[in-house]
Amino acid sequence: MSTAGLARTRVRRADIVAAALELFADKGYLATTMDDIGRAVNVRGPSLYKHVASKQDLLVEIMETSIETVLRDHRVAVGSTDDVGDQLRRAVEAHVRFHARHRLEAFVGTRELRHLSEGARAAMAARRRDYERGFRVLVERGVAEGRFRVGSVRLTTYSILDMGVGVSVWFRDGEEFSVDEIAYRYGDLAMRLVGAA
Amino acid sequence: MSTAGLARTRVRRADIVAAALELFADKGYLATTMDDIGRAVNVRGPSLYKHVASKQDLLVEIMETSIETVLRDHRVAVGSTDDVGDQLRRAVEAHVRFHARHRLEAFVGTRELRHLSEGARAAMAARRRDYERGFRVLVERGVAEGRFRVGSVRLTTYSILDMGVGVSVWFRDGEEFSVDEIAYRYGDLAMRLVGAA
DNA sequence: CCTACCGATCGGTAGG
DNA sequence: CCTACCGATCGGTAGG
Repeated sequence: MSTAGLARTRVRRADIVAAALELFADKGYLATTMDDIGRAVNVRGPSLYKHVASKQDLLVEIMETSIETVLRDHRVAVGSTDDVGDQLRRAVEAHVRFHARHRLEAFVGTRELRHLSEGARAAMAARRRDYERGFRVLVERGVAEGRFRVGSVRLTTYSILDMGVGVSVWFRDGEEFSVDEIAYRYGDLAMRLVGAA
Repeated sequence: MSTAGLARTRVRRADIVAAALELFADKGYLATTMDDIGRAVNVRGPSLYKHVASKQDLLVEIMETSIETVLRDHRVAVGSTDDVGDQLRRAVEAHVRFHARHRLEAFVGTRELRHLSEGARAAMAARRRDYERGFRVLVERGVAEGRFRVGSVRLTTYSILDMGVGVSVWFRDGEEFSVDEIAYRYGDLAMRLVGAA
C-alpha cells in the first residue's frame, strides 16, 4: 500500500475549494457530490471533512471570497481619480476584468445564491446591493455634474452592470480579445450608455 | 371522502407546467420534487405521471416553448421594416419585452440548461445561437450601411443581448416602469451602443 | 388519482 | 485518510 507511486501532494484546503468551484460551476451545487470533489483532489468524499465542515461551507467560502474581491477592486478603481467619467470607466474595467478572470466565481455567485443558508444568503445579497449602489452613485454624480446624460439612472446602471456580468458567460481565454481589450472596450460602451462618449 | 369540499378543477397539463416553472425558477430544477409540483396543483406526486412522462419532460417543455416564443417575436420585429436602425430597435424591444414578461422562463432557460438531457441541451444551445446570430447580423448590416459605428460587432451584440437578459433578474411588475417603458428605454440604450443615438 | 414501495443516491458520522 | 454505514430523500412504478 505504501508503495503506490501516484504523485500526491498533501491535500490543502485551497485545492478543495478550487475543485469545488469548478464542479459547482460545471454541474451545479446540488448535482456535485462530496465524492466528486474528493475525486478531484485524490481522496474519498468523507476525507474532506478533515478540512471542511460541510459542502455548504465550500459554497459560502467561494461566494464570500469573490464578492470581497470585486468590492475591493471597485474601491481601488473609484479611489484612483476624482473625475467621475474616469471613475466610471475604471469601475467598469474592474467589473469586466473580474467577470472575465473569475468566470466560474461569477457563475456560481449568481446561480447558486439560492442554495446558501438563509443567513449567508441575506449577507451576500446585502453585499451585492452595496456593489450595485457603487455604480448607481457614480452615474448619479455624473448626471449631477452635467457630464452624463441618461434617460434613467437606474436602467442605465443595470445595463452597465448586466453587460459586464455577461462577459463571464461567453469569455474564453485565448480567443479574439484579451481580458484587457475587453475591459477597455466595455469601458467605451459604458461611456456611450451614459452619453459621454 | 367524496364529501371533501375543496374547490378542485380537473388538473390540466398546462397547470402542471406552470407550477413546475414557478418551482424550477424559485428552488431550482434539482431541488424541486415531483411532490412539490403535485402539491401546487393539489395532487400527489405520482399522480402527475398520468399527465407527464417525467420531470425532465417538464423542463424540456418549458425551455422549448420559451425559445420558440422569443424567436417568433424576433422574426416579427425584424420583418416589420427594412430600416436596419428600426429593425434593431424593435428587436431589442421584443427581447426586453420577453425578458420582462417571461422572467421565470428566462431564468430557467439559462440556469437549468445543464440539467437538460444531452440531446435536448444541444438542440436548445443551437436555437439560442440562432437567436444571437439574428442580432449580430443586424449590427453587422447597420455597420455596413454606415448607420452604426461600433468598436466590435461581437462585443456590441453581446452587450445588447446581455443587458436585455438582465431585465429578467430585476424586473418586478407594478414598480417604477412598465414593460413597455423599459422596452423603449432599452431600445434607446441599444441605439447608443451602436453609435446611432 | 392514491398508497405502498423499489432502487438509487447522498451528506455526514463512527471508528479506526 | 479510509471503509462501513446511517438516515433521509426522491424519481418513478405497481396495482389498484
